[in-house]
Amino acid sequence: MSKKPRSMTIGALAKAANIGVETIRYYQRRGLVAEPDKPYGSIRHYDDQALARLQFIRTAQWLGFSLDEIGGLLTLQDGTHCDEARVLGEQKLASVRQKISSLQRIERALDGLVQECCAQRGNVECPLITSLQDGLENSAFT
Amino acid sequence: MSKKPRSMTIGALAKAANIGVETIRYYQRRGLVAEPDKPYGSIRHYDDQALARLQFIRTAQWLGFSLDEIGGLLTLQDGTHCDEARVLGEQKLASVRQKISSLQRIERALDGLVQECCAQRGNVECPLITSLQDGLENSAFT
DNA sequence: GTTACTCCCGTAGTCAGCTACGGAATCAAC
DNA sequence: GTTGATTCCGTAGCTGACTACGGGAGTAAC
Repeated sequence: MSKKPRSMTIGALAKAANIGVETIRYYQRRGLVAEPDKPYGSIRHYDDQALARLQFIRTAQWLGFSLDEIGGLLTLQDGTHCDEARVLGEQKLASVRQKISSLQRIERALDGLVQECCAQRGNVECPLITSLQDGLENSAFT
Repeated sequence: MSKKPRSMTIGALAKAANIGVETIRYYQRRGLVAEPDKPYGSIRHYDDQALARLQFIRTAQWLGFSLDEIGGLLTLQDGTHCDEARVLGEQKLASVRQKISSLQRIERALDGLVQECCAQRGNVECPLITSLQDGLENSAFT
């Protein structure tokens, strides 16, 4: 089930992904999404996989990955380059785990802030910054 | 204990935070870090709090927050604006929790990739994209 | 078969976030 | 008290990620 490979024009794809057409073309130029063959004097058509890719890109961007890094993640999942994939994958995994734990610190700090905010004002030393100033020394991530 | 408010020049601060001097000045212009008073015909000096702020900014940036958003987080922690702070804080909290869960999906996917990578090649449908294509519809976050 | 939209493709402009430059003032070492 | 590095401040340039423009070709609706 769930096999309904509908075919879209780039405009429909853009609407579905809530992205501008120009942005999709830009991603194609960057090699992040494939440009399907043009049916000989006609127009290109895209499927749900392309849509999924776009959504992945947007989310990954929102999570702080650059387009280059996202490209790395995508070639990872493309199956080829097996040997490098494992190494790169492990690096990314470490980076992702760091991000998670940093975000969890922020989460706790924000939660504390929201709870106590108005309760005890004048408390100048806030947990937000404190939660991230040490133990991170954000090392070189790829 | 841990009260050693050492005083640094902007150069020392930059080195301590592993940031360029120009970048710090840029953050000052943006209002993200304060510009301490200049001791009358002399040079500005910075303390550990400034350093903490810079580290917070860098980490938050790495986590995908824009400088504007970071400014929002920082005014949150500054204690004033209590009423708006709670609302803004709750919004940020929701956004942070979304990020955490998205990253956890990526983490699981990457972990799977690294485990199985070479084991079963030819498996075209990879978990990475699949893990993020649905259930996110990344709504309007501030 | 004409009108109105959409696609294609290349090039140019925009915005955020730095990064570099230049010239005067300040400081640190000798 | 001179030399060499830093600070200060304004302004200009750069990179990543879009976003807009323009003109010709394809397509859909009437």
